[in-house]
Amino acid sequence: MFSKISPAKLQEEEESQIDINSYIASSDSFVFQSGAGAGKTYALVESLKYIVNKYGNTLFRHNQKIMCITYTNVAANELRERLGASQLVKVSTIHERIWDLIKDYKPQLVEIHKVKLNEEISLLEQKLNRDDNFRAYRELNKEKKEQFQKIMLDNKDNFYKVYFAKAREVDELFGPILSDIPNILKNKDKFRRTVSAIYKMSDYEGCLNMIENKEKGFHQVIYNSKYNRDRLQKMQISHDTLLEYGLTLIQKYDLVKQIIIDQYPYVLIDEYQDTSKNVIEIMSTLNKYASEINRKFLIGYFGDAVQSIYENGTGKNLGEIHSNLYSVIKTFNRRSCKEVINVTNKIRMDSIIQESIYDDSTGGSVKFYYGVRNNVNAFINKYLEEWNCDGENPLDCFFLTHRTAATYSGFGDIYEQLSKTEKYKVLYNQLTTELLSNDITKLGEIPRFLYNIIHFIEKFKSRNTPIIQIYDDLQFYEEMTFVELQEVIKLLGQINGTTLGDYIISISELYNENENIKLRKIIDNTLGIESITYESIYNYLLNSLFPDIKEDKYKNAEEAISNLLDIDISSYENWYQYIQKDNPSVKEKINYHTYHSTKGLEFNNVLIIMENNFGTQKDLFNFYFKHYDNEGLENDELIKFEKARNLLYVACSRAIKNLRILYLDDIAEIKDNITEIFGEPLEFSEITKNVHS
DNA sequence: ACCTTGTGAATTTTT
DNA sequence: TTCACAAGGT
Repeated sequence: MFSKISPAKLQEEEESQIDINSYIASSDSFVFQSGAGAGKTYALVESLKYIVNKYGNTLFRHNQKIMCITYTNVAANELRERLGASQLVKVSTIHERIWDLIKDYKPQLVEIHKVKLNEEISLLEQKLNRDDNFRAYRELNKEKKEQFQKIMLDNKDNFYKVYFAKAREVDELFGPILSDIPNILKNKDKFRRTVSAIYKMSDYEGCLNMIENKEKGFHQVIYNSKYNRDRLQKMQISHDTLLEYGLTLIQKYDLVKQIIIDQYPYVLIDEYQDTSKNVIEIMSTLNKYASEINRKFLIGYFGDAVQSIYENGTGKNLGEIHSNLYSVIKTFNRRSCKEVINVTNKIRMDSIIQESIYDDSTGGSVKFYYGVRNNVNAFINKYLEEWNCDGENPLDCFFLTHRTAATYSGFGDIYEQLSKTEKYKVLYNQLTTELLSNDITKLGEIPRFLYNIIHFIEKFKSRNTPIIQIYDDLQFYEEMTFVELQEVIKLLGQINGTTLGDYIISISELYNENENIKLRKIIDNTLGIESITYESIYNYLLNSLFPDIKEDKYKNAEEAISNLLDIDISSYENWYQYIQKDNPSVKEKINYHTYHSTKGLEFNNVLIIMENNFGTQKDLFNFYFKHYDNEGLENDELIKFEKARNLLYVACSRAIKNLRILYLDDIAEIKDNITEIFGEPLEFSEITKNVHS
């Protein structure tokens, strides 16, 4: 399999690159589209090399660069590695590049910021005048409104004190203060929203004043990539607003356009379907201006509209925003076997019909099963056995949500317990980022702490870890000689237990009952907290996960922490492996992913566990299968259809050889269309010998 | 009949 | 953060 390529096909493949090169040579902006596994990144790299080889000298003489934009930092690093060191090519994410291009236009950005502040203020005013939440406020006369505003601005501390409190407490605190305006307190939720809106308006107005008075810190706008939200009143903008300001600046000032065009005559954008529409708008504006002033300027988009799986992405709207692009389409597939390609072609159903570049591409298999949730484990086990999976030939299993992936990876209990803590109840969205991010620098405080402990245990418990690697790892914590190392390893070998709590007790005993200074330093550096006893760690967890806890809730909090500590250490190990799965040195026989997180990756053996519902979106895949042949969908229904299709396409096209799907819902209505795509669906049911299960 | 309150359950990813 | 729902109040 995958060994024979006919010269004719190779030549045809080369021709698509020749097409791209000719557009580059004539400075005609283009879009390169191809399905999954076609070698998009390869084409991007080849294009960059072509530009460097052909125009490198000229670019160098004029101090010009090639701009290359990727979707993520990970992709940027990967591309830099593939390209090798190059002075001419600037690879970065779009945010990094845009900020670099606009950050020096300080007064101009402040002007744009003022406009934004005023817009936001009038938006808030509009809401106060229309939205049902603000009716009680709206019905006050002007005098009462001002009185209310003044009272609330004077009582900011009090307001936030009862922000999450029950209705009765809010009444007790604000009832007497607001006795003149009793109606405003009737509905506490609406009261909260009203007051928040008033605070925000006053913050923005304050900011405008500070700018006007040229106060310190108010003469420039800052892009803060660490926050996901704007803090306009502090002159800080976040990701989306950065692109918005960038676009406005470029639209407004011809000089800015000209400087960018002169500095970067070539721009290549990877995964264009996921970048925001504002980015395409920026590029389109630059392109138009370049032709107006007769400058050579080229933009190359690389991507695939059907692989657009994020809502804010450009998706299939590229041509509407950036018109007159030349199009290059590549239909060869270098990844998957014929059986998989047949299926993914039927899912796409557009003009890109893929064909393997290999003459010997048969030998894989695709099957569609339906069954019930209780049989998911049996399904996974069946294929672990059937395909002889091990670390070298792993099984990769996809779930729609992190929560289910966590459950089947064997650490659902950690997810469950953490989601019940006060911290993650308030910041529900934060839990997946802080617990499950593949980028360990993004772990939250407590997940980071847990990670350190598990990382530490994993290193020294695993007898397979070569001593030299342990040595390297320990050097990271504390430098020592080989003799010292042996002593430390011997002591660390004493750590044991079945639950996390056991391990913490074991570690703290070792720490407190031992004179070995090196060992104590290693433990100190690992845990990074003041005092190392079971009680202090317990309190650390309690205070971090239940900040500002009230007395009546103390019992619940203590119980939650105890539950967390009582979880078996193997759960924590499973979690540790889950977030390390992209680390090539970690080889598991089975890996779990969400559909989304597999984008850009490929695996030999793929199992897709498919539920019909996805969050608030009910009836997602059933809807897709039901309307598979239907061309007449419009608006919301079309969006829903494409969402399901794109997700299914991305998931299925990851498979190199073997693909299995287990659909966990009724297929009666959709059987014919499933057969059309995947062949006859098979029922999966396990006959369990154990009567009790 | 309508409104208010409290509660529980749900969410992919990146900058 | 947003929805859905049940319980209780007006």
